[in-house]
Amino acid sequence: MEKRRAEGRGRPREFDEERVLDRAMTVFWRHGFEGASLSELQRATGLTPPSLYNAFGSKLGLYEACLDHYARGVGAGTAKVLDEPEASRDGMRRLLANAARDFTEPDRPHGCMISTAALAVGERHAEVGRAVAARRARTMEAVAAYLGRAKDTGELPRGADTAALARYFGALIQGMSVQAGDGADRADLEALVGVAMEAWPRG
Amino acid sequence: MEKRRAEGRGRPREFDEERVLDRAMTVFWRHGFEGASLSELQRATGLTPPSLYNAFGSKLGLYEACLDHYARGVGAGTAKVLDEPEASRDGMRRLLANAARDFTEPDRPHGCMISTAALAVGERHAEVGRAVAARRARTMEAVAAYLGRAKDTGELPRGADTAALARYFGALIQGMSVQAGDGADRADLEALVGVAMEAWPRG
DNA sequence: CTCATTTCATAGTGATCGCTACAGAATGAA
DNA sequence: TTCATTCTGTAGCGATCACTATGAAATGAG
Repeated sequence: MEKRRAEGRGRPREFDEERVLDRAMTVFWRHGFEGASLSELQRATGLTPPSLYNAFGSKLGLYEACLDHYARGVGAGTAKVLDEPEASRDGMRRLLANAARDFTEPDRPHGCMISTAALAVGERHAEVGRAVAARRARTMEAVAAYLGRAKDTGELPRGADTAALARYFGALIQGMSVQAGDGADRADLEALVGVAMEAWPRG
Repeated sequence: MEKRRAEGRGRPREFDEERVLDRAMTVFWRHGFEGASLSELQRATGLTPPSLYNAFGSKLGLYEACLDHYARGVGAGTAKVLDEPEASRDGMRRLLANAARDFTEPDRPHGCMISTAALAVGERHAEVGRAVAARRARTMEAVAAYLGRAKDTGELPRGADTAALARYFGALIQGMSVQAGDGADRADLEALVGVAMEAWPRG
């Protein structure tokens, strides 16, 4: 899919791709795919349209590059916890507590860029909705796998419904993203997490 | 705010306002404010632009009329439960079970039209985001009041943090809306609710 | 009847949308 | 040097956006 470009040939780029992704990501994060106009992305990145299109192909291409950039950066903490071989109730609590912190960080948009993105888009942008939904599905699979490991080690009782639990924690994170966008602060979300963890099945 | 029109004078309307609101609501529900174009709203309602603008003033005016229409129709069950004077754990379970059903009803968009609407909109539509956020805030206040009554009658222990619980249940409903939009069916959401209710504080 | 009022359909408006043609500038290869 | 390649900025493409000017049609008031 990606344009293959010969090594070092031709005029070199004058912009730092990471910096551009950072700026564009923030615009998409705050305003969504449809709400972010090319002219605003131009202003934020400092790039002219031909540079943007040469580098990323289309608005959707830039958006997906930003989603990857987000997953590698902001979302790295979540992936790290979910990849831990030792799954536990405490690990899940840490996952949620991290979300409470990350979703309310100052000087950047509140909430999650993926959890609550593109939930309703125009017909001509259906592909955008599918792209982020697929990413949410992957995360929920990781949560389910994590909970499966927790069952293996006895952190969850034998009869625990890990699919239902995964959906529960997935929904919680998505709801926390909405709450953060609506003004909840870190303490609010941490209190919410305190309530939520009480649903963890007892032996 | 609303245009005052003399009783019965002038040429009578040729459309049924409720029917128009129903069609327009479905379009906004599925595609969001920005994703719903006027031309699509025209097609769905059968109205020409001047009729739409004469009746509702603007795209935002139509959107807000649709939000009210949604609250009066689909959302009436939620309001009914929250208005019950007798607040209980079982009532809250019914509220969530209703959401599990309503969010996955066939032949209409999945999820909630308000819970997860306009979370990220363009700068020029900031007012839209504020409008739906205000509605979410009102619902969460109603949940908090409900939980307060539950505390009064002993359904919740004296020390229960009703603000945190309200945020918890609010976030849950919003997360359920995301899950429904991403393909969860009624049984999936009911299983989720089963997990979630375990967080209800024990005496 | 005449007149004011309101709604109707036709046919657009200017603005912005995402995107691109073009030509010049800057590099490596031969 | 000469050429192919890649990136740059200028300028503008067609399409769609939300919205409206205009005037005819349909009513009630007087």
